[in-house]
Amino acid sequence: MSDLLGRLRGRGWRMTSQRRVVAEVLDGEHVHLTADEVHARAVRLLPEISRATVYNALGELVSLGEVAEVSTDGRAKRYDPNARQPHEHLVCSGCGLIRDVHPTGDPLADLPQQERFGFTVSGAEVTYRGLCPACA
Amino acid sequence: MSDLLGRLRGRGWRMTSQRRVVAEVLDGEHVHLTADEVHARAVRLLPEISRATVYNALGELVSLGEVAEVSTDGRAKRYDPNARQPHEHLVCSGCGLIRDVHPTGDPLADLPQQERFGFTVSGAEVTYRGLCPACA
DNA sequence: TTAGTTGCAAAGGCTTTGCACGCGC
DNA sequence: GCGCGTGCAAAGCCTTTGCAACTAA
Repeated sequence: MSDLLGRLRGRGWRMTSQRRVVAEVLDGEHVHLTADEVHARAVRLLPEISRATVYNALGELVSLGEVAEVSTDGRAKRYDPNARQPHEHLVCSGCGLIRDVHPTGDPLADLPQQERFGFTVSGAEVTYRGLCPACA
Repeated sequence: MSDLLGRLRGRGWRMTSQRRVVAEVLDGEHVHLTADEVHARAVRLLPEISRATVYNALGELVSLGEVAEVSTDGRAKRYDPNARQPHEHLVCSGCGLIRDVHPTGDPLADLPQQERFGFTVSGAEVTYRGLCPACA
């Protein structure tokens, strides 16, 4: 719980029952859900909500910087409600599960044991994002 | 050029004209092609090659560890023929272009000017990969 | 009021699959 | 010759889009 709704209202985000439900589903989640999982949970709170609306709302939360999109090699995108504080990801190559980790020190050094959550870590990768000269 | 074909033959990979052409397209490429781009270039060398076969070959090269799959947030996957030597990626948020970079020092510190290739870098992310307890 | 949001269903991009034919070893 | 690889077309998954009806401010 981090008062995502409060921040959204404060920023003048037009509030509808659908958007509120999507925000409620994300806020307080510790795992990283796919759009379809967000929809499934939203349906429990608001049975009529459509998938398209969930995609719309997620896209906007990402634009607003409140939620981060995490790509996981071919699988469906996952949404990280913890976009405001820096952290890294531990991704399961088997099922796509993602956990947040907060290593200190060199990110490419071995992940500390207590940060592995039982994972067998096979590697780390760093990606820099930005705009290339043609797109800037 | 790094004699990808030689390594593949050495590892007993069953060689067909289609597989040879896919390997030839990747070997010597400095950019990171999508499956469709690989197919387009392969067609120039072997007009009858099908998309499915290109996908098959790419999947195997990835399993063999000779090529790395690079995910780029929603877009088509790209294939990195430079899987054998460690390096990081600089991804354009606009067009998906990927460049290899070889920063020294802390990966999360700013990327050195001479490693930016004109990109406007907006951030860096680290992902650890492995198997979760349930999948191990 | 009125611009922005929703739901539906259809279309779209990328990738995988099923199956008969063909080819490397 | 055997078994794996290939091509085709169809299906699949995830996501976006077009448009009429609706609703927050």
